[in-house]
Amino acid sequence: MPDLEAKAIELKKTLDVITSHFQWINSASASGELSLQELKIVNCIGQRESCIMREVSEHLQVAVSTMTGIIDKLEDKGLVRRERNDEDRRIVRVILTGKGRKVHQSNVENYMELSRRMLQSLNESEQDVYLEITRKIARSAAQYIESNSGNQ
Amino acid sequence: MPDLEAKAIELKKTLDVITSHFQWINSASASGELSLQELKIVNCIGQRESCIMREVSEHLQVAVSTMTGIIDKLEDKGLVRRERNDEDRRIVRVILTGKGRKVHQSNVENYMELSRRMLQSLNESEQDVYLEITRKIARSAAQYIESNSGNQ
DNA sequence: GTGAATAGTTCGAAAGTCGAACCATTAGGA
DNA sequence: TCCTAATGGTTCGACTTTCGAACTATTCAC
Repeated sequence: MPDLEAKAIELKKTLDVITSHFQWINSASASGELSLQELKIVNCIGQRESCIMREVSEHLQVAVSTMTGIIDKLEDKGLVRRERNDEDRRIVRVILTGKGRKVHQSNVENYMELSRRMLQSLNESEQDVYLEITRKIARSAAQYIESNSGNQ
Repeated sequence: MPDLEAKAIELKKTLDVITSHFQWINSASASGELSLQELKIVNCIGQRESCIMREVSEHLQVAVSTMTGIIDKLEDKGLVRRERNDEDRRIVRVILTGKGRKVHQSNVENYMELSRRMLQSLNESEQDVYLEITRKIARSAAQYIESNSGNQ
């Protein structure tokens, strides 16, 4: 398989193009009252209904102490609220407020529009094949990272 | 096409997984003497052999005045050097040094390893189909962003 | 119970970012 | 040919973001 190398290069490049478009969506959604980082946090929480601080900080690859400050600000802006867990009173759950959900939803809608456009450039069977293969690829990427994240 | 919506959701999610792995590669490569931003700059220059300041700043979506500082630091670390253009003496080209090229190469190699792994989870015809479709999708995403970037 | 581990917060220092003012150079007319 | 406008970078000061270390509160484990 001599051209695996060439394919790998192209794959990386093309995925770069796609993700840069998703990033563009993010910066467009964030423009105005939210910073990009704040938007990412709203998304992270929105995807999971609620999050504990450590989860958000891991997802964003940021120190927990940094999170405290950002969540403070998001609380001031009325997008999230903190809630102490009653079972384990060390834990703080961060939850989107109505306003926060609205911001998240509108960002998701922007994403969705892009995703739809991308899929619409394919016929139905191509869509299915593409999703199936993408799933496979994501799995094998996860395995690779998993097996390497020990000796970072 | 009632389930285009469901497919779009899955597509977005799966692409997220993949890109988060690529991001992980970046932070792993940067760990130590380089910040993530600095690594991105090295990559940006490495991809093009050389860059003028404005190009890098546009690519990283950062003010040119910010670039000056980062490039200063990269110069101190011996990864890049500045070179005035003789034709147009306003222009500064930023070029990777040998050390800078090494850093870039090692990062590229990390990317490639992940790309290869992902492709290896597919048989040869799947690889070709996947690349073909990904290309299509990237094109249509570019069109969509293009047509929307005016009224941001 | 006591000591270790875990979840968050606070605090000060360091790094990163921006816009405005600036210098140097080039381009484009009267 | 000047004179002005535009372009490419840098410098500077203010502001924001980020981090790690020290700390509090709570839970776990023996």
